[in-house]
Amino acid sequence: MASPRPKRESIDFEDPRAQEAMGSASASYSPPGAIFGLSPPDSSPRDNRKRRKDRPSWVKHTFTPHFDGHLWRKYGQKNIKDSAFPRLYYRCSYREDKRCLASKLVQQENCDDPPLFKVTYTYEHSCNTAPVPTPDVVAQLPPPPASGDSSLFVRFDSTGAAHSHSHGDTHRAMMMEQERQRHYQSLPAPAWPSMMLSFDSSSSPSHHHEHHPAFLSAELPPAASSSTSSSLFSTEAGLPAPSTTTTDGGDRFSTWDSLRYGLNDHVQFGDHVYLPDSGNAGDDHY
DNA sequence: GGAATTTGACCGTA
DNA sequence: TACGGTCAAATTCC
Repeated sequence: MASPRPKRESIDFEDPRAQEAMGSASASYSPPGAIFGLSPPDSSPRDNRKRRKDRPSWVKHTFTPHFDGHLWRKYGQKNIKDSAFPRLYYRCSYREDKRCLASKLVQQENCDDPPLFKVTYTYEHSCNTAPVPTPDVVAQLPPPPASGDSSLFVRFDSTGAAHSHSHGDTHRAMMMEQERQRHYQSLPAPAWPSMMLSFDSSSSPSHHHEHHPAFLSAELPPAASSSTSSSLFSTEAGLPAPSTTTTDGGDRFSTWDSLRYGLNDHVQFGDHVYLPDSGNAGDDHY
């Protein structure tokens, strides 16, 4: 059993589509000196891995790290030095199907109830499978802002119940998550005042705003700032691009959870820290 | 049986 | 050289 592993199959990370997907967005918020240009295909899979420093990433804090509207597959878990909690590694389920480079690291940060998680996203989704809401959530992005107005439109169904048609453990995890969230709902909203992102009533037709604390994960990847990227990446705030389709009918787990409970005290793109209520999300600050 | 997760090893980065 | 990210075989789940 101690025989050395065979050399791994090479995964073509240098697919032009992936490069295109990264394209302007990654460059727009790259740290100084970073180059996101993809290197030529390499002989070793590991060589294909971009230097960690150079990889586009952004951070968010949330209580529901598993529900951001995308389908993730866990590929690793690691205990981190000086951390009481293991770090979980996920990548997009469409990684191989659509050469999607998106991945995320989830790390619990405390033992609070609910516990807070730090989620580090790396690369945008190039799979073109934007977060797909269930019929319970209807969300849409307005047309690309012509005058800098980047208001979002989110409408909740009257029930707010999460649609459960996902498969496997995702479904189970979702049910558990819902269980937890029922608990959260009983908590007073001001429990995390600095983490609340309220919809502006003028920009949201949601009459449920007053019934459900308008917790919104402002998980906006840098590309969301691009007016041309709506079809590529609608927004990880759980807002799907209207025209985006999924390979299996889009019956993913509901983004409702992350919309409602994906609390976010800030979103950090590299050195840039975004405050959800500052109204700058979606602007071209990168 | 297929898909997802777990887990230990490998290896790049700092 | 320690740490952290990823791989992939083994295991588990459905």
